Amino acid sequence: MDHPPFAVTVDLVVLTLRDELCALVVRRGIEPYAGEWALPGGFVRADEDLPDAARRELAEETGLAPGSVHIEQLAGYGAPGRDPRLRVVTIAYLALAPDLPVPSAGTDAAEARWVPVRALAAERLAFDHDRILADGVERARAKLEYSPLATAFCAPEFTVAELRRVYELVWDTRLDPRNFHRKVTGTAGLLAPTGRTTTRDGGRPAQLYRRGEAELLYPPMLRS
Amino acid sequence: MDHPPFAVTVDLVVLTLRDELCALVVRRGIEPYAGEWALPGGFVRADEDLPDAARRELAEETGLAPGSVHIEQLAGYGAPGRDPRLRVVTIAYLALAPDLPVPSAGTDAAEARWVPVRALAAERLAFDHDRILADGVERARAKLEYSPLATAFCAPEFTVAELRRVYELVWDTRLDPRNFHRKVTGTAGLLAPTGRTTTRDGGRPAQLYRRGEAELLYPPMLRS
DNA sequence: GGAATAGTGTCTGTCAGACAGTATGTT
DNA sequence: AACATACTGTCTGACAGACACTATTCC
Repeated sequence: MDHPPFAVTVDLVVLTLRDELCALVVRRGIEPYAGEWALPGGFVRADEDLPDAARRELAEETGLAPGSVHIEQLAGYGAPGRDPRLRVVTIAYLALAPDLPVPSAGTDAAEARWVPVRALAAERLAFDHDRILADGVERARAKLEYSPLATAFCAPEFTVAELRRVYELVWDTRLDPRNFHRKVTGTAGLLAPTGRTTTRDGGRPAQLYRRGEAELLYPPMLRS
Repeated sequence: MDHPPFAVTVDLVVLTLRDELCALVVRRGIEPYAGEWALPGGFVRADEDLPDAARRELAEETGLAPGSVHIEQLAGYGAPGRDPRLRVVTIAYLALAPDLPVPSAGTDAAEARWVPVRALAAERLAFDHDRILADGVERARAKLEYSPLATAFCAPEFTVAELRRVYELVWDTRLDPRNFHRKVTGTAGLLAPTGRTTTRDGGRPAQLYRRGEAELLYPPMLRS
């Protein structure tokens, strides 16, 4: 049996926190689906590994330095007919970033904007990107529970309140500030104290932390 | 920019419990890596969706009816040079099955065997299949905590002790039978009683259960 | 009866949820 | 001073880990 030819792309679910959880979408400049909204992404080059392609596309579409952004593979999608031109398999990546500037349009994207994921059901994206976006949001929500992923939405140095705001916005819930404080400061390896404080949230100065070395949260955060 | 041609394969991490946690490997019958051990898998056909290709390959390599096997996507792998012939992206799938008969060799596999994952470090698999296998085992171990995945290793009807044995073998740990019993019977939606009993494990007859409708375990099982 | 496994009850320590109270900034 | 936010302490209920005890089968 021979092997049919495929094209391979990477697509990006880029999430950030503005006043709520938002995802980056771009208006397509070329066919197919020209003029419609889609996830950023593009073809993998002949000599390029998949994570490299994802980071390259991210840089092209957002102008973001790769170092400051958490990026991880989400899943592969390859239904026949998902691209009308030819057989395309896409590897979707999930990227999480602190509040970003208004996105700059990339080369093959005429326009870009942040769409609140709350309005996700009302969005119609090109290809099967609705599904990919939904999978990415669900992944992010789930991983907040058992990993330090929430710190990826924060600046390098952050307060406990800022971290709590991440959980509240991503989960669309309210958490008790005092119990949250006790929990995260008591979880070994989650937070690394800097010794500095800030009053940028108002009120009494808060400790500034960096993310610790823990990769897994035991016990996990509870969505309540 | 144009899109370079790729081949797309699916590869399978098939896990089962024999006396310990085992993975299916096949001896390759064709180049490259002819004669070496690899994960079962093959090219995705021109008109085939990825999950269909995975189920087809699983049936071809194990002769298993697709209904009785849990299968889920693991990840995509596409480093340049991972196949010396041409640029290949593979979508790996994780399949979990109850104790299977000795595998029957498929069409393009000269031989097949179960390898205990405990001996994983000593195994040299073709391509990047060591890495894929390790990722699959880690996924299975992690998902036992917060999903009813352990039931996928059991026959359709099983006892609490059989379910406990799954956890003990996959996690390579010992669990207290009494606390385990209290925990799983108290988790809503995990077990559906059949009303029947069995003495196949010896001793007092045990209730037989089917898996319940729960997709997520709250609270999760703890690896202790 | 003895051995083996199934299942229940009880105690104890830990931790999450609730919330009172104190500390330290800004205005 | 009033206010806002940071942080600590305390109570309570739920649950995990430990393990004694009872139940029901096979030999």
